[in-house]
Amino acid sequence: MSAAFPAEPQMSATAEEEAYRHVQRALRLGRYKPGDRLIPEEIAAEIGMSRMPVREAFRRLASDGLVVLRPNRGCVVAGLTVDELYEIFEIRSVLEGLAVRLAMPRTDEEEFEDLERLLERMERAGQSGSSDWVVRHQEFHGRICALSRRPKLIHQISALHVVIEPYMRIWFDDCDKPHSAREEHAAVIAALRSGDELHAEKVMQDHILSTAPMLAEFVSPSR
Amino acid sequence: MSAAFPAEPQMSATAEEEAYRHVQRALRLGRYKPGDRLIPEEIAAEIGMSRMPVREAFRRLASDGLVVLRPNRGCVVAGLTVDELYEIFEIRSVLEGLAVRLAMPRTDEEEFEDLERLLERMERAGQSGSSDWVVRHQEFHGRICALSRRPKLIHQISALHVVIEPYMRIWFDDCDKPHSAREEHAAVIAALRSGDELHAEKVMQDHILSTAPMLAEFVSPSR
DNA sequence: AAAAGTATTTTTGTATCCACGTATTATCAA
DNA sequence: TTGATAATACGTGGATACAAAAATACTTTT
Repeated sequence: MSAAFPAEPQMSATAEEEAYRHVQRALRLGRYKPGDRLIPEEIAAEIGMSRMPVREAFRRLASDGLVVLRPNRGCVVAGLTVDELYEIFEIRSVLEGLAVRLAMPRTDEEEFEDLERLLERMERAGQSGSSDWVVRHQEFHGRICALSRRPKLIHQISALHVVIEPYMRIWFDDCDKPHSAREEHAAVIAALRSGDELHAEKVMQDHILSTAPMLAEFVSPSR
Repeated sequence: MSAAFPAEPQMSATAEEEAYRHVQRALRLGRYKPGDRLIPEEIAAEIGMSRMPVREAFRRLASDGLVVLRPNRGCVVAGLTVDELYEIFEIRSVLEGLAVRLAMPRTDEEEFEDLERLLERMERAGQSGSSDWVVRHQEFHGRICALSRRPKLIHQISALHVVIEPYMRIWFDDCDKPHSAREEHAAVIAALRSGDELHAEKVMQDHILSTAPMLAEFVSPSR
């Protein structure tokens, strides 16, 4: 459904799980802005539960880097500085580089065509101006990661995508460069097709690092 | 003090923080074995607090991959399969590879000597049979990571070291190969000295990947 | 002995209460 | 008017008691 990365099995809803998903979704969609305070009672009331599971969810969200939890000062939405954004893209580059490298032996012609279909859907979403583009884009990267068959790797990359999703959304809204993106992603598929693992790794790394500066333009250098 | 990685500022002790550190430390030292159940009330009694902060700490520990939290079935200590161990070393290899690459421009002769002193202390600890060796080893890797000046990268690598620490300990206890390790780490310093970023990255990757199979021998193929 | 139903224990979540730290506002002096 | 200080309101962190749901253990019956 909403998750581009199929990392979490997402069955059986404990209250804490529900709170975690609820707030994470709101954060991904940019409903809360960096610096906003999250009051446990308010959120608990929104979903109809008590404060405790919400506070437990806060711990996980803090662990994910989505919020900051300061003693006696509550829970505030985390914002990324330009430096932090670059850092995340550096980490993504090596992690997703590893993912393609590991994905290659497991990838056949059928998969290539699947990826190309995903790319088309991504471009269509981009042309229609739908912010679905961000979800499709995540789906593309998520698909390749999934091919690596490395659960922990997939999980880590997924977590990073969640953190940058709000910034991807404002980036997409303010500027539409979906077709330059299209070329880059097509290059990734081509590299995968080439059968050269190290080359594919390099292409993925370059692709990810090249998008960082564009995204950084839309993040204010303050805070 | 105990943390080889200087990631967490570790001031101001909220109850949850205390519980988190307490259990994490116990897990790192291998006081609990994989599969052991952690009962919130027992741990709460140990440190003299109520169950609530302990449960919150569990969420973070689960997020770190140290415990598994299954709905209605409580908290059990996570164990690593051989596959998972290999996966963590794959991730470490690219992450710490990135770290050395980024560390290089910031590293001067003084640092090289610091690292060599660390290496000596590591070897001395290894020869005396002290399991301090594991801590020193973490310190060595942690120092290089710190030189990268990337907080999130340092944090992620640190988290992985915490997960594998219990296995490093049993590995060290059962077999003493501290001097083959010495050579490898000296090679890392030499690569750093060379000034060739990509070469240093590769050396670090190879070093980490080479230790995985040795460690894996000491992990029983069952969970 | 196997199956079904019952009881007990454990986990999970709720509700309520209090102490303490933080932030805001109000008051007062320069 | 401005700046410093005191009073106050608020939210967080934590404790405790309680209720409900699920899992496990234990009967009892056939």
